[in-house]
Amino acid sequence: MLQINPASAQPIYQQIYEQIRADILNGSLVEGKRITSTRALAKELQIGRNTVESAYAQLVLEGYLTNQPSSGYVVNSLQFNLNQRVELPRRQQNAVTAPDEDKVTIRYSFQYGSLSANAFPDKLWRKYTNDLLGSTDLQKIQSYGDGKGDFSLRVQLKDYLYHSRGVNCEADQIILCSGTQSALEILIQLRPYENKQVAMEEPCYNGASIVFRSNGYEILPVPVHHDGICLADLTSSSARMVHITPSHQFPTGVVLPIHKRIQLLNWAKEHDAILIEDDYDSEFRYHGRPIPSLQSIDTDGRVVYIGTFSKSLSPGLRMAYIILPKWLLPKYEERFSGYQCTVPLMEQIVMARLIADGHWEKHNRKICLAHKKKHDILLQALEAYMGNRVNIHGQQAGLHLMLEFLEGQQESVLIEQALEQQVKVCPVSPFWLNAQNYKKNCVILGYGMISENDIPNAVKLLARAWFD
Amino acid sequence: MLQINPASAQPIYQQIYEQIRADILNGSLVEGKRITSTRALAKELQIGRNTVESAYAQLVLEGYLTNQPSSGYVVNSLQFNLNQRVELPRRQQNAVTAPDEDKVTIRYSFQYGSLSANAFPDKLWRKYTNDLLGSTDLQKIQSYGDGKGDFSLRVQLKDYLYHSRGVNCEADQIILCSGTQSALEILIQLRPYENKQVAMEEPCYNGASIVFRSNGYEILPVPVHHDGICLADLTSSSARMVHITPSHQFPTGVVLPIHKRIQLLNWAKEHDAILIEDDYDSEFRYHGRPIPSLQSIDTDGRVVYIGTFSKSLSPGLRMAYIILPKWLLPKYEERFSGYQCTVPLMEQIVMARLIADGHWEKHNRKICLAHKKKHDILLQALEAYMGNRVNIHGQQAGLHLMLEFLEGQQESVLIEQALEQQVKVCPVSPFWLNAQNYKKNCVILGYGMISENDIPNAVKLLARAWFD
DNA sequence: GGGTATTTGTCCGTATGTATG
DNA sequence: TCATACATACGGACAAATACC
Repeated sequence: MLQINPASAQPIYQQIYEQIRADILNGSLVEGKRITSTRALAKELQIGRNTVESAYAQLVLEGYLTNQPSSGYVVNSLQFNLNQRVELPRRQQNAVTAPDEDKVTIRYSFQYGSLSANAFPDKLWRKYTNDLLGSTDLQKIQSYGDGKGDFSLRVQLKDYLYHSRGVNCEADQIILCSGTQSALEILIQLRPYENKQVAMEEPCYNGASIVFRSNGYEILPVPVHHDGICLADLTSSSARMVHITPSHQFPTGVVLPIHKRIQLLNWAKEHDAILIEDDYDSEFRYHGRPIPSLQSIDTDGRVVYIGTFSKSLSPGLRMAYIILPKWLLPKYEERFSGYQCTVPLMEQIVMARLIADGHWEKHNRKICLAHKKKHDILLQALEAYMGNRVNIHGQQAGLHLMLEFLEGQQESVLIEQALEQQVKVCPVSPFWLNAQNYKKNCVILGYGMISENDIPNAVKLLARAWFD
Repeated sequence: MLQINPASAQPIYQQIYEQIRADILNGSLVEGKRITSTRALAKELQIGRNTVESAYAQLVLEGYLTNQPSSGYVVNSLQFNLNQRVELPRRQQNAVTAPDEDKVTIRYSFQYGSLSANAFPDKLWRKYTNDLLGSTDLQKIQSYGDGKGDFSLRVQLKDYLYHSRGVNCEADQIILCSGTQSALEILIQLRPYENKQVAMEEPCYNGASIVFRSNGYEILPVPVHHDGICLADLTSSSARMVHITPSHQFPTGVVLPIHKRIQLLNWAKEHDAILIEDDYDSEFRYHGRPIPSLQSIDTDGRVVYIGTFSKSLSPGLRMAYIILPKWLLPKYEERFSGYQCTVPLMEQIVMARLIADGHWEKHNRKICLAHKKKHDILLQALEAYMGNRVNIHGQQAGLHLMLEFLEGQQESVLIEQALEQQVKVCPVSPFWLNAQNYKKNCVILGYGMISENDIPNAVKLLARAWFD
């Protein structure tokens, strides 16, 4: 930041000269960067334009700057070459690159959580954004909105969730937030119970467990069996809060059967407990009708429902929601009244209109179909190339499969071997709360990012990597 | 008796699924009962066996049936008679309307915090959004990015803040977040000190005080004099954390002079205290030279700097940043590693490019000029119509003025009288930590939303409302 | 794509204070 | 004391490049 002192004995233009020169020498002003125009700087510093000009002139004279009439002063290369014609870049090309990551080249990526670019409805999003920006509704985004999120979006969500997931709630109970982690943060901040304990599935999504752990919670791992979370272990624990993924357990893919859901709700009712239902990938079911959510069969307000737009739109969107039972609303008001919603209003309104116009459901169907195709192809390829060497978990839903290696191969080795064939697969270790519970003989194949056509080749490479 | 309709739009297996499910739920099929075999039912209904099988599979998946190879499907125990309907009802058409607000019609609004629609660079934003959505960079937003925010944006911000506010930091110290409230939440979560006390200016921005109060902090009010926060009162308090708005105190508009800044930093150094510098409207200065930020003259890492894009872009954008001193970074990692950034990646990238191409500074200059015009007109009108009846505070910067009524008129009456003339002005009461410190003889006129041309008429109406 | 408004460096003249002779 | 030269600072007019519509 340039600072001048008009009272100083040193002339103003020299003060400017020295500061800019120093910034160039220490690298704050990099080569090619356009510096503030004489007029703008003069106004900012409340001095005459020519004062700035003489400072700049001196810098040009000494080779620190290059001047181009009507288009500004630009920082020169320091090891300047006199006979080289100084071409001006139309726009300053700032080298904006992330810190070096010694990346291995990857041909096929089974990264979980990422999506392929064509999964995003870019045309639609563009259209709706453009419409909003061009219309008089632009005014809507120019003020602070409702703390829980745009009302129209919450109404749309309520309707959508009611008929797609059976979720029963008022718009009032829905709070928009920037991702499922934020959703959990909100819930934790409400401090529903004195004791800081939470039961979680073992294994479970680490993005969720991190939030509880970072908030000083003791996490009680409850094993996941072939039919979901072990109720006996759960009920014998002292937890009064459980985080579960009933529709499609992460990462095993198990679906919680209806009788266990009911038992779970009964237990919650008797113990005044809270069931946190994380319905993170409810949009993706490839067989049969969706199973009604826990929330939809809860009659006692024991369920906190969490959903997200990340999985079928974009992980970068940062839009999710939490639905609180009514008895928690006063606690919410107490803790968060006066807080502004963290989701950009523009995106909320765009989203509300997409849903209202039916595009959301249409998009979901389309994207679900596309992923089902990938799912089927992947499954077929896996069966063909490694059918008798692995168990495949988590079929019929979601965006990933989990492979269990019958011969006990170790995860770290498997990942390494895959990388040697330039294929990325994901470890399961991060999802285990207690490392000892895991035999380390599984990997995850996320198929959100990879293209349909690449799958057979990728699986072939994997088979070569692991079984040759 | 099962009945199917092959002509129906609904798949046959779903029809079967639903009827059996309904029979189980309403008790027609009791626990333990063996149901018709797939072969038998297929023959009965004149359909393929696989169709029946997929219906049964779905029922097994959801726990209604148990399948035992070579011995048939058996109805499961539900432990519970669901006499409630679990059926998913059809979508209901909800009218999308906000909850009733008995709104008075308003002709001119001096609402603080809102902006007029033309303050938003819609064309530019649209162009950059479209470019991003159309390009191959779309892939970038399809995965979870850096937890602190997009790296390129943080680099751009670092450079911008260095030369516009003198802020000295690495990109590493910058964390993007969804507004200044989120910024404070992050800081609070780091628990820099054991004692939960914070000193705040009296009066101060309530959006900030709410966050501290909601987190159980004791707030120590420190009076604001004509030259800013009272240092004697501050240093005699037990606080080790202070929230301040040095550039343009909210809401009084006082600028903290340089010697007090240095004293403040010295005090912080001696007491290991943290100064939270909220530079919320640094872009708006209409007179005089910009004063360097506290952060820029801090040599001991005592300053936490908070900035936002809300004031000169859009309040609905939800983009702000907090700059932590280096010694707090380990605490940040400890608390937030594994957390995802809450700001949508798309907007982060758009913003980064806007800054890189110089549009951000240009926009700021333009918007600053536009607001200066409004500021001057408003000031002139106020002088003309009520010059001798009010003191005008907070000139020369920001997006609002504060009027102090010399004859002691009461805020609530003033607001009411203004509303009768269909003009909205804002109270100052919410910004006082302790109501007794406030004589209730002030109102705030925010001029972010009102148009230049409307100002004289609006002021005329106000004069009529208050002094006729 | 072509016309218009804005931004920008450039050049000009001027004012003021100070040192020189 | 006066005239001159010089350094410094300021603002208006102009043309070209750029942005905007």
